[in-house]
Formats: sequence, C-alpha cells, structure tokens
Amino acid sequence: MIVAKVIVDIASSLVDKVFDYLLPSEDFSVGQRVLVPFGKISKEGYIIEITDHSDLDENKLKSVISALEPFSVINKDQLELARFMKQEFNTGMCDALRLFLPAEMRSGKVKELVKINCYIQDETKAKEYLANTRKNATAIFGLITLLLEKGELSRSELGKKFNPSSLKKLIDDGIIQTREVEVRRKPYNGAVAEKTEIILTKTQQSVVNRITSEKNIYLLHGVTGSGKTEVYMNAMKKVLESGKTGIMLVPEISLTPQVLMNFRAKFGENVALLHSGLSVGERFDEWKRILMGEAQIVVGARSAIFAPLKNIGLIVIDEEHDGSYTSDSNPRYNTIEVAKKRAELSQASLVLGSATPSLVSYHHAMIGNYQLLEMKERINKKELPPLKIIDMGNEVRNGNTGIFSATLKDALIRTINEKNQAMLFINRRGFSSFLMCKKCGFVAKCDSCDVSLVYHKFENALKCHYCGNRYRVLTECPACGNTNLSTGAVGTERVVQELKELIPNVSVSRMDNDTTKTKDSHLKILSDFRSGKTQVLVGTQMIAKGHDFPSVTLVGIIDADVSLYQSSYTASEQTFQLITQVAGRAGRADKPGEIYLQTYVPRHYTYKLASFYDYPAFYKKEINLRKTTNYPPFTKIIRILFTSEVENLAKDTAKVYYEKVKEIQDKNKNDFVYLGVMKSPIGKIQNKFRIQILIRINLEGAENITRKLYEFASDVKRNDVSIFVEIDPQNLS
DNA sequence: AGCACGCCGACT
DNA sequence: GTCGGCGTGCTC
Repeated sequence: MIVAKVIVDIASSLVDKVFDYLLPSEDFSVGQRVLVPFGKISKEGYIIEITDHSDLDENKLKSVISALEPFSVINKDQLELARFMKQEFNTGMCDALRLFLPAEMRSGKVKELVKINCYIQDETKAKEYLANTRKNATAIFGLITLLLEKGELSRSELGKKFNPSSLKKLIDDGIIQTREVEVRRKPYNGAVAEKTEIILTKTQQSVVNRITSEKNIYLLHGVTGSGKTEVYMNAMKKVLESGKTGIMLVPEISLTPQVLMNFRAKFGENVALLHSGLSVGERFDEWKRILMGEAQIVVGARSAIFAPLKNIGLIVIDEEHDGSYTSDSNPRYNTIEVAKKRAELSQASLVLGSATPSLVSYHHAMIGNYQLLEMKERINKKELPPLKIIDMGNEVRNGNTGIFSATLKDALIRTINEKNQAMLFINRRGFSSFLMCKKCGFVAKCDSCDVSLVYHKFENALKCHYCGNRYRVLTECPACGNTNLSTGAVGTERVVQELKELIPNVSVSRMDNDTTKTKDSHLKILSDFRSGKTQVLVGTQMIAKGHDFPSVTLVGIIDADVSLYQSSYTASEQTFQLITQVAGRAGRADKPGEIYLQTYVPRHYTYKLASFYDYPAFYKKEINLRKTTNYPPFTKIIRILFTSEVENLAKDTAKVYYEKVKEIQDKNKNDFVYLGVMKSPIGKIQNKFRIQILIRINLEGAENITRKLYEFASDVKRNDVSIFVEIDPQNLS
C-alpha cells in the first residue's frame, strides 16, 4: 500500500497533526495539495510524506480524493522550513505551510485572469468574405484588415474600437477565431527607474566579491548613503549569472516601490514583488511567476522569505534591525532565523544589512557567528551631516513653550527661503497624545481598552489606537466638571499647525497611519515630496526608513525622548537606530545637510553617540550594560500572555501556569534569572484582560525550558483564555 | 473547522 | 412526554 501523511488545512491545534490516507495511484508527490475526506466533509490538505506503512489498520484508512492544481506544490526545502518553524517557533504545521501559498488560492477564489484574443486563421477565406461584403460595412472591413495586418488583438479592445456586434458576427461566421490567453496582473506597472550603469567603488566591489565568493552569513554594516543597494543588486546579478535565484527583503511595504524600480531597471521581468499590500490578483500572479521560474529575484516584505523559489543563491535582509521582521501575531516567527534556515537548506549566502545593526546581530558578528563587512564611507565621500542636540529645558527656561526650539525655527525659515526641503520627525500620530483635566488630572480613556485616548484634530474626535473606537471630544471633565482641559504631548497634526503659524504659506504634508490608509496614498505623499510639490514632510516612523530625497537639507527630530523612555530594555538601541535612520535623510545629494535633535536630556549617552554616528562605541556601551544587567543577547526573555474577557479566568490560568514554571525553576535554579506574574502594562485591550508572566532565563538551558513552556501552554489551555508564548518580545504592551 | 453525540429546559 | 439548546469530542 501507498500511504500519504497529510496535514489537513485547518488552522486549529486540535487537528494540527498528521493524518494517514491511502493513495489511489503513484501520481502523487510530497508537497502536493490534495483533497481528502475528513470526518463527514472533504478538506484540502498537504502531503508531507509518502510511505508504505501506517500505524493504523489499513481498513481504517480513507483514500485521497484527488490532487489539487498541479502547480501548487510545496518544495522539499519549503517543507523542511515548515518543520523548522514548528520546532523553533511552536507554530502549527498547517500555519507554517500556509505561508508558502497566497492565502486566496487555498479556497480557489483567485484565478488567472484571462482575456480573449482574436486572430484570423484562414486568410483567403477572410479575403473572400470581404469581397462579398457591402463596401460601406466599415466595421467589418476595419476589423478584418486590422487583424490581417496585426495578427492578434484583444477582443474587448477590438469591440470598443469598431463595434462588438460586428465582431461577434464575424466570430460566429468563423471568419475570426478566438483563443484565451493568460494575462498577468503586474504591481506598480511601469515603475522602472532609468537604467544607469553605476561603477562600484572599491569598497563596494570587494564587498560584492566577498558575499558571492563564499557561502556564509554576512553582517553588512554600512553607514547611510554608503551604497548598500548597489551592493545588493550587483551581488544578485552575480548569483543570477550562476543560474541561481535570490530574495531581497525590505522592512516596509512603503519601501518596496523604490527598491522594485531599481531592481526592475537592472533585471527587468526577472523581478517579482511579493507583499501583503498587493491586490489579491497581483499577488497571485507574481507568486505564480516565481513558481514557474519566470522570475528569479523576489523583492518583498518579510513574508517574501517564503517565496516558491528553487535553487536560492542569495538572501538579503535590508535594514535587518527593523522590528517588522518579527511577526508578532500568529504564526509568530523571526524572519532572520527563518532566513538562516532557508539559506542553510539551499546552500545560499545570507546578507544582513544595516547602518545600525541590531545589538543581537552585531554581537553574533563579534563572536564570529557572522562575517562582519563594513562600509564606512558615503558614496559621495561626504561627511555625514552635523547633528546638533538641542536642550529643550533651556528653551522653556527662556520662555519658549512651543514645539520648535529657536534654532530649529531659524533653520526651518532658512531652508524654506533657500527653496530646500525639510523633514520633521515625530514619534506619535494624532494631534496630541491625550486629553487631561488640568484640575484633577483625569485622563480620557477607552471603554474597552486600558489606554488613554488620543485627540485627532482633523476628525475632532478622541480615538483609541488599540481598537479604533471613536469618542466625542470632552468639553468638561467628567470627574470634577472643570472645563479647563489640556492636550498632552505633541503629535504630527500639531507640528503641521505650528509650522503653518511659523511659515504661513509653506506647503506641507503629513505622513502617518491616518494619512496612508489606502494602498497608493503613501506613494502620492512621497512623490509629491520628491518632486518638490511639498516643501516640508511631517511624519512618524514611516518617513524614517530608507527613502532617498536628494533635496532634503534639514531634518528635525521633534521629541526624541518618547522613544528613549519607553519601558523596554531595547529603548536605547531603538532610539539610536531611529536617530541614525532619520538623520540619514538629510544631505544625500550635493547639498549639505543639518539635523536638530530636540530633547530634555541632552547629555544622554544614546544622543551623544548618535550625534557622532559612532555605532561601535554605542554597541560597546550598550552590550556591557546588557551583560551586567543580564538582558539579551546574554539571556532570553519570555513573556506568556493570558487574555480573557473575564479577568479572574486570565489570572487563575496564569497562576496555574506559574506554579508549573515554579516547579522547573526549583529544579534548574541556575537557569532562571527572573520569574514573575503581573498585569500587562496595558491591562485591557478590546475588552480582554491581560495578565502576563515574565521569565528571563540563561542561554544554556533555554532550549529545554522554552520547549517546556510551550508544553505548559497547551496543558493549561482552555477555550475562554488565550495564551501566547513570546520569545524576546519587542514590545510588552 | 465542521459535524455528531449527548444531556437538560419550554412546548405540541 | 419531545424539540432543540450548544458543551465536548473526533476526524486517518
């Protein structure tokens, strides 16, 4: 007998196990999608193994019904990668396998887009027909002559050009033949940068040579503007020439068009784009192009690491420190770890690139796990623009209570007068962070989440950033009746407003989560700014990343402290990265740049070292701190989050879990640095109460303990409490 | 996920 | 006495 081990395509831990089915013939292969009977219904599933025996009785086994879509096959490496993810991140096998196919395809909803083309098979017959037709039948004459001349044209266009009924008549009469052709929906069609042959610098060339000469993991530390993209492209070119394929990951969807344009200029149709912002049809078509081998290079956000490529030679993760590479909702995974495994499986090199590598990655490089490659000079040999720290406490003492310091004001006015561009960076969206009563300290909060509401001036409403609920603006304090309510810290809207007060006719646009809801809106904001239509761009995190605006000479970081004072051991690291990132937007072309960083703690080492662009010094300082305080990468932090609509259920489940952990802690005292149960910093989100257990463990015992922690989670599992196990979580809200 | 089996309230 | 509520359990 031939037995197929099948994972049924149902994302539930209850059925996430292997089911055995008989195979009706030998025309099945591992990795194939099949239809199987499952209980009373039939379901899609994935064959993960084919053997000749089963632990169950043969007469208990049902047969696979049929194969689905011959092309939808998960290859051996991908299958292995799925097993790795199950093992490493405790994802379900089904969850992992799903990552390899476009979601819409599973239910068979998306089809290839077909259009109908017309052509003339029998020329003599057509000419005869013409001879027997009235001379004033212009549509018929036009149609036949045009088709005879051009060969093949689309039916819908011909119909529009002449008239559909004449066309139909000709088709019915057998003069014109039709056939269906597949058309591929292409994202950002026409977006191709000019093809320019750039001659690499010596540094760039030697980095390219290193990457392509030996299979390894490389950490490319290159200052902003050192030409990392050119390095990636040239390395990809070499890989392509050797007959292999490559993946290029960028952190954010908004960055893909720019990278894609450059890649298309160099590689044309060989590039495919893959990310969640594409339309369903586009994504499906791009995915299929990759699968069919029509595209050998994939550009995309983190999910592109699962692209159906064969024979990968190079994986690049640009801006490797970026938080978007960790998936913090199911299935949870760390893209860098997945990429390492995928590179290993296909004997490919992995390049992690950044101007400010994550401490963890740089540490790997320092202890020899990664090869460190450095690009210390900017491509135009220019110095990095001067970064000035401005003491905002001083401004207040001098009577300036606005958001802009005197220095920044001057710089803004000067920049606009000189017809240059400026970027103002702020850490929050909305007009201000919260609404507070000046008398009693009451702060407006969301009913279903335990967070302050944010005032949005444009909509004149209070909004919850966790669940999106809207509330009417309060005019008096519900607690004490006082009408003197104030808005707290600064948001993008207020920056725009004060800027307009400072320079009345300045053209400014705002870029944050509110203004970029639709797929192309960020593209428009960015292209307006690039073309000079807008002079100032005010924005959050999203303007910090990667964009290249040659005429920007001034960058203002309005309130850096927000990032520094978040309650996370990575606060300094993230702040350093953010500042370097934002600063890198200034003075990219031949004009000199200037950067102003406003803060109330001007002497903080993070700011000092960031202002010198001294990453190695920052690394040294920070890694020592991590070592003495016992934080990653010297330990592992694990959070187990319990959420429930009933607070006590979450608490009780957490307690039961805690006792189990306590038991293994008693047995392995040395492995534990810290263990505690508490309310989450945000005690309630979307009406679900949140209790968490925080654990810090030493690396030696980590693997065993995490395995146990995952087991405990399924032990105490119940349907009215959700449990999430997070390893080294980025935020602890 | 679905569907069935199973054990307690308001109805012809 | 029965129709049906959805709680629990199984699907190769």
